[in-house]
Amino acid sequence: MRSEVRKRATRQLAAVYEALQEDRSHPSAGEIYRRVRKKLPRISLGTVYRNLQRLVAEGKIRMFLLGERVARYDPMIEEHDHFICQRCGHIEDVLLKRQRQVNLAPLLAEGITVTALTLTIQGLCQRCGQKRRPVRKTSIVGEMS
Amino acid sequence: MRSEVRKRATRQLAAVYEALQEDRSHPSAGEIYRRVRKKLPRISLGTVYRNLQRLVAEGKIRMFLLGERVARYDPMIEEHDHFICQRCGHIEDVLLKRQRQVNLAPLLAEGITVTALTLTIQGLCQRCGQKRRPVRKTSIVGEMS
DNA sequence: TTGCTTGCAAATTTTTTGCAAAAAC
DNA sequence: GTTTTTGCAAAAAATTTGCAAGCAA
Repeated sequence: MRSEVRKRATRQLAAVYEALQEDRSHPSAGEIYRRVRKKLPRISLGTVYRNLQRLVAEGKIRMFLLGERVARYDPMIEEHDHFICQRCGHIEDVLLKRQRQVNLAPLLAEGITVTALTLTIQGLCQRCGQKRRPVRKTSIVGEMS
Repeated sequence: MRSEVRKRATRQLAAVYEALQEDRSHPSAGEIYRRVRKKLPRISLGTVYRNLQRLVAEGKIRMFLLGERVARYDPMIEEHDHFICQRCGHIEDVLLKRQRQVNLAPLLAEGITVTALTLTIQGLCQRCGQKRRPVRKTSIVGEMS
């Protein structure tokens, strides 16, 4: 059982990490690949995937899945949630953390260890909402889900 | 301007829907396929996918993605959230509805229409919490808090 | 009859993996 | 020098799609 695997710092790993630091648009692996290739034209997509996995495992970046089948990545900035427009697919960071109050007592009582909470908000962004019907601004607050 | 498309009731659609009503284990499309095939041996996987999409679009079932890249489905029972164990992948329904209060005012002020909120809780189930080495190669969670 | 839906298979899309060569340490 | 990481290509895994034939209305 090898417990000490020495990780090595490579320029590919650094490039993937840096690309994400500069990009708050929740890129997918393919988008990161395209971006990194500008600096390292010979990097392969497989390497991008391997480095993304490693960074996630090391807790340096965040991976999440929404309604699509592609994984998206975030730099490890402050904790935040995601809004996704179900019409145009636009994803936006949402900062509701301080307003969020979740009582985890029932889970903890079951012996569950909680490491992360992710709130995903689905709906229509302003632009898409106007193409349909008038936006109801009342009555949704605080009651859903 | 295309007139209304008349949806037809088929036994394949019904079988997919019914399979999900009897199954609270968050099955994937492949699992539903295997299950439905016991009743309709000639149903194809493509048909299962098409009917699942239709049911989601009609709001009759729910689709969600967690740490894997396979989509999972739920019957449209009462609103609930999901806990996923990052070690063994076990998914469990969580009912925290009444205890939760989310202030959506900031979003509504932006003109966003909210249609659904989904809370995903990641961590370790009781059994896995007592062990050590992670089993899953990739998890959505890094080292948060 | 009309035209939505199915079965089948092939095609897509996204991610993973095997392996020899290159790079880190 | 030894061990990890890379690039490349092929393989997997999951989902989607084209089309002729099959059914529901």
